[in-house]
Amino acid sequence: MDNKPISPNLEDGFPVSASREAMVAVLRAYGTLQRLMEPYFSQFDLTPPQFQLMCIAHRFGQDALTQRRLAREMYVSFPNITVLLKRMEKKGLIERNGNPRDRREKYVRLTEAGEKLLRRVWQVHQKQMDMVMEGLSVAERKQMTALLNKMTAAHRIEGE
Amino acid sequence: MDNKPISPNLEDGFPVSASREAMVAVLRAYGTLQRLMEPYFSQFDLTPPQFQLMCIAHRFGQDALTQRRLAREMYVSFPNITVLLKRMEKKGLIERNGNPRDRREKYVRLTEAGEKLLRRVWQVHQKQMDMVMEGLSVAERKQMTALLNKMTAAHRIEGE
DNA sequence: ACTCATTCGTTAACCATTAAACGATTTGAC
DNA sequence: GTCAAATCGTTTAATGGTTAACGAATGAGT
Repeated sequence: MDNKPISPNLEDGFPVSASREAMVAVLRAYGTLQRLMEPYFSQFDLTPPQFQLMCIAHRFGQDALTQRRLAREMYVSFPNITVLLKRMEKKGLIERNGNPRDRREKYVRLTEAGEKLLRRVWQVHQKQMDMVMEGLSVAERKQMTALLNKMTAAHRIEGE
Repeated sequence: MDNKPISPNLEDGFPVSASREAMVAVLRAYGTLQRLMEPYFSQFDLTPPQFQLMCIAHRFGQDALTQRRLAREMYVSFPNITVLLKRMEKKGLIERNGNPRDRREKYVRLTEAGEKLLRRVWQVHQKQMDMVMEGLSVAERKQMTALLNKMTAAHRIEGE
């Protein structure tokens, strides 16, 4: 990426509606987030999904966290988890222990190194997220959150 | 993806702020969009980026559209365009013609088949986008668009 | 005219993602 | 008890994305 982006142009002869503008806005916001977060995470030799995975593993702590469950928590397909974990295991951030009572399952846990790195990231993570959202007041952030979640909720699949 | 997602849990012991909730909301909204649009586009043997590329090529029409320019329009890296175009050329949707006055450049244009497919998609595309946004009223869609764009604008790079 | 920096497109290597097929294990119907 | 179905993790092939390095063509300074 070695050049400047250009504002998205909707004047292509196809109809412009509130739905279309909203959709384009979501896509652009996501792209902006990605562009801001990736260099930030790479400073810790992490990627956004790897960080997300570590947060979830941290939340489960010593509780049983199968790879299946992890995939559902991350809204991600099951095969994806395999390669993600493989890389993170190689880096020593997580460990997989087989469940002796059901030898199909493997439990995922943060290693001590993983916990340590996660704490280190969180020391500056709040500041980074505030920077990403700096264009909006706190009230506006909450308003945007509510609208996005309302949009998402309409397509929610049952089962929490 | 063969199981149900679970609502994202922010109770992981790390601070929850308006910024963090907003960021998670954007990520979830994007994921929802992806999940809704991919099967829709695959019905036309297209992917979201391929459709986006076709819309841009359509907008340029017979005007000069280099691969460089296309990458900037799509907010995407230059090498990415190469492989994207290669696949679409194989499908006969676009064509690349060398510029005889500057033999480094190649101009991208929709083929007749590409134009035809694009018109076919657009016949139902508006309805699809309205479905994605059905959880929000028109006023709410506009409000969300404005907030997202305000957030994005704070990180805008100069040069349009 | 020559050289050297710049620009354009490509290739290679990597990461993240998906669907589909597969092997191993557990479970349940009979 | 046995065998078929469901479940868990993995592998493979495809797509889309990145950065880094490269070759070819252009252009500008001297």
